[in-house]
Amino acid sequence: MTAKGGVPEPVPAAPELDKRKAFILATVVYEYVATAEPVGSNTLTQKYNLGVSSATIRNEMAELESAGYLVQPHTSAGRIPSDAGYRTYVDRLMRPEALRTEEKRRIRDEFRAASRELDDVIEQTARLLGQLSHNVAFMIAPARDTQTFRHLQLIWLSERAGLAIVVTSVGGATQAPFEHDPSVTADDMTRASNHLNARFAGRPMREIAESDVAAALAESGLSAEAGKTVQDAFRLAARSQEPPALVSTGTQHLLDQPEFQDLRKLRSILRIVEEQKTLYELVADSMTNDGPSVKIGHELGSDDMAECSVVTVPYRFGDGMVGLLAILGPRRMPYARMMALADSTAQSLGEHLSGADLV
Amino acid sequence: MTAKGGVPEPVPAAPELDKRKAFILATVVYEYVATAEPVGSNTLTQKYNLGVSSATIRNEMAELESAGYLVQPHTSAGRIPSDAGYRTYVDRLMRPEALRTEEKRRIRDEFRAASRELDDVIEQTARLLGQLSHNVAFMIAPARDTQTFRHLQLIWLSERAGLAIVVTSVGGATQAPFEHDPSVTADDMTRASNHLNARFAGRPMREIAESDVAAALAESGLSAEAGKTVQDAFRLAARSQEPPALVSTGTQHLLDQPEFQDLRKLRSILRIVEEQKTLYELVADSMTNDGPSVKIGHELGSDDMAECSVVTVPYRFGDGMVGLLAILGPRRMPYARMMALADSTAQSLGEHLSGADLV
DNA sequence: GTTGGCACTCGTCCCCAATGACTGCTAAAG
DNA sequence: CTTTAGCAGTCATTGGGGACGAGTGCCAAC
Repeated sequence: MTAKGGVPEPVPAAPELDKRKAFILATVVYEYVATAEPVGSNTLTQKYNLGVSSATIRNEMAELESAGYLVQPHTSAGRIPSDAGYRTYVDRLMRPEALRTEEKRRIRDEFRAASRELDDVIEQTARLLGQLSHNVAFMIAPARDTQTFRHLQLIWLSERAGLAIVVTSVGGATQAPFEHDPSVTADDMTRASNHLNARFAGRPMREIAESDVAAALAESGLSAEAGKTVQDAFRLAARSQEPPALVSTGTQHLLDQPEFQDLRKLRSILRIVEEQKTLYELVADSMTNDGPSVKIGHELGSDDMAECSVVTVPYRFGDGMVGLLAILGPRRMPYARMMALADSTAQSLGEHLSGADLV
Repeated sequence: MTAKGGVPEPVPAAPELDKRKAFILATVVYEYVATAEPVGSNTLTQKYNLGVSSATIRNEMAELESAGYLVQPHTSAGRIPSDAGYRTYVDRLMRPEALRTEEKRRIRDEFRAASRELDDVIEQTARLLGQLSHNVAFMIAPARDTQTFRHLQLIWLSERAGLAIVVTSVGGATQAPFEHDPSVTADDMTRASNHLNARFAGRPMREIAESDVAAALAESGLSAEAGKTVQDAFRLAARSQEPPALVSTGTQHLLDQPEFQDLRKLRSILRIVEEQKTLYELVADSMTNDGPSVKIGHELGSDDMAECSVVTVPYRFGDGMVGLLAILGPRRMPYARMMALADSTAQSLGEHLSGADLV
C-alpha cells in the first residue's frame, strides 16, 4: 500500500473515503500531474504496489467517479481528477512539501541583493516566482489602507496650483494635483497640513476616517476654505493607486502545458491576465487568509479559468501591511510544491521588507 | 494595370523595378497580408487586371524572387514577400493611408475622458492602441531627461533620514530615500534645496549637469556636507525610473495570427514582450526619428522576432518631451493602416498631454 | 517579349483500417 | 461479500495511400 515507483503517496484518514479509495485518488492525482495523461487501472497496478488486481481498481475507480472525485475524458480513456478530486487531494490527502534547505537559502539570497524600493522588490519577486514555479506568477502590492501614514506634503508649483504628496510607511509617495482659491493663503494651507501631520503620523491609513480629518482641520482654527482644500488634496493623494498595482510574469510558461495547446483557451486566459482588474478580483478575497490558499478550476468563478488553479499566499511586513503573491497554472499542477515555493517566497519577501528601511 | 477586386494598388516610380514588377510586388504583399496564403500567378491574373497572362506573371515573379523580393515557402506554393519585399513595399510602393475622419474623431474622443496622470494616460493609450490595431501595442514613457525640472522637496521622516522628491513637468514625482550626517542641520539642507529650486526650476533635466548642481550648491555658501547630501538625494531621485516605464497590451491578439499557431515561435515572442528590457532595446533608437518608423523581420535584430514587424511613432508634448508608441505584430501586417493608427494616436496623445496641466 | 501547353513537384485532405488503451460486465473463486 | 480473470465493446490515435489541386519551370510557337 505504499508507492513503488516515483514518490510515495501518503494515506491519511479521510471520512467517507476508505483507505484504499483515498490512496487510489491520491495516486491518480499524482500520476496525472506528472504525466498529463488520463490514468487507467493498469497503470496504477503496474506502477504502484496495490496488492489487488486491476479489476478491483476498476471497481474502486468507478465508485470514485460516481462520487464525483474522478471523471473520464471519454469512454475508452483513463480517469482524471475533477475539481472535487483535486480539492480533496489538496485538503486531506497530499503530503505537504517543504523546500530543501538549499532551495530556501537560494530564495533568501535572491532578496539579499534586492532593491530597497517596494515597486522594484515586488516586480523582482514576481520574476523570481515565475522562474521557480514555471508558471504565471503575479503579485499584488500591499493595499494602501494597510499602510501607515507618515507625511502629507504640499508643493507649490504656481500661484494657484500645487501637488499634494502623501508618504506612507512603504510604497513611496503618491501624489495628486490640487488647486486652491486665491482667498486661501499658502501659509494657511501649510499650517493645516502640518497640523494633520502632527495629528495622524504613524497611524494606519485605514483608521484615518474622512470625518477625523475634517474634525482635526476644524479644530486647528484655520479657515474652512483652507481646511477643505487640504482635505481634498489629502483624500486624492491617499486614494491614488487603488486598486493596488498588480504585476505578472511567466505567461510564456502556459504554452508548455499540454492543456493549453488549444489556442482558444489560451487566449481567454491571456486576456484575463492582461486585464489586471479581473485577475485581482479572482483572488482579492484570499488576502485576508493566513498562509497558502488554493483555488481550483471552477472555484475561481470564471468559466475561462476552469482549467486553471491559483495558489496564493499573503505576505506581511512592517506594522500590519499585507500584499498577495500568487502562482497561476494549469489545474494539473504540483500543489504541494507550488504551495511550498509560494510560502517560502512570501516568507523571505516579508522578512526583506520588514528588515529594510523601505522607500 | 489597376486593381479589379479589392483595394486598388498604386504604381509609383521605382528605380530598378519596372512599373509592372512594382505592381506585381505590391499586389503580392497586399494579397498576402489580406489572406495569409502564398500568392500564385493565377490568383494575380484572376483577381487583378494585369493585361498579361499568368505565364508572363510567372516569369516576372521568378525574377522578383532572384532579386530577393519574394520567396517560395516550398516548390509547389505561391510566393510570399521577403523582408526586402516588405521593405520596398513600405518605403516606395504602398499608398499611405489616412484614417477616416470619423475614426480620427473616435481616437480623439478617447482622450477627452482620459486621466490627468501621465502613467494612467500611457496605460490607457496602450490599451486603446491594442484594441484598434488587433496587435500587441506598447508604450515607452517619456525619458526622464526630456522632462523639465520643477521642484526638489526634502521630507523629514526621522532625525537622520528622509525622502527626496523630484517633481518634473510630467510623470509626477519620483522619490529616493536619503540619510544625513547629524552634523548637517535640516535647516541647512532645506536652504540648499531651495537654492537648487530657484536656480534650476523650469530647466530641462538633461541640461542640469552634475557639475552645475555642485557649483550651484557651492556658491550658495552652505557647508560642503549639506551640499553633498542634497546633491546625492537629487541625483538618486532624478535617476529613478530609468530606463523609462514600458507597458504592453494585446498579447492575446498574437494567437489569432496563423503564423503564430506554432507555439515555439509564440513562446519566444511572449518572453521578449514580458522582458521589457529587450523590447525597449529593439526600438529605443526609433525615439529620435520623426513620424512613423517600421522595422521588418530581421531588421529587429533578433532571430526570435524574425516573423514580426514593429511600427513605432514618437509622441511629443510639452516642451520637448518625447516617448514612444509601438505596434508589434506579424510581419504580414497592414502597414499603411497600422502606421496611420499609430500616427493618429500619437498625435492625439501629444495634444492631450500638451493641453493638460499634467501631474 | 508573350503566350499556351505540359510535365512535374509537393503539400493537403480525406478515407480507412489497424492498433491499443481503457472500460464495464459477468461468472467463478476465495 | 469481496476479489479476480476473462471478455466483449468503445473510441481516440496513428499511419498508409490515393486523389486532389495549386503552383511552378520550361519550351516551342507566335
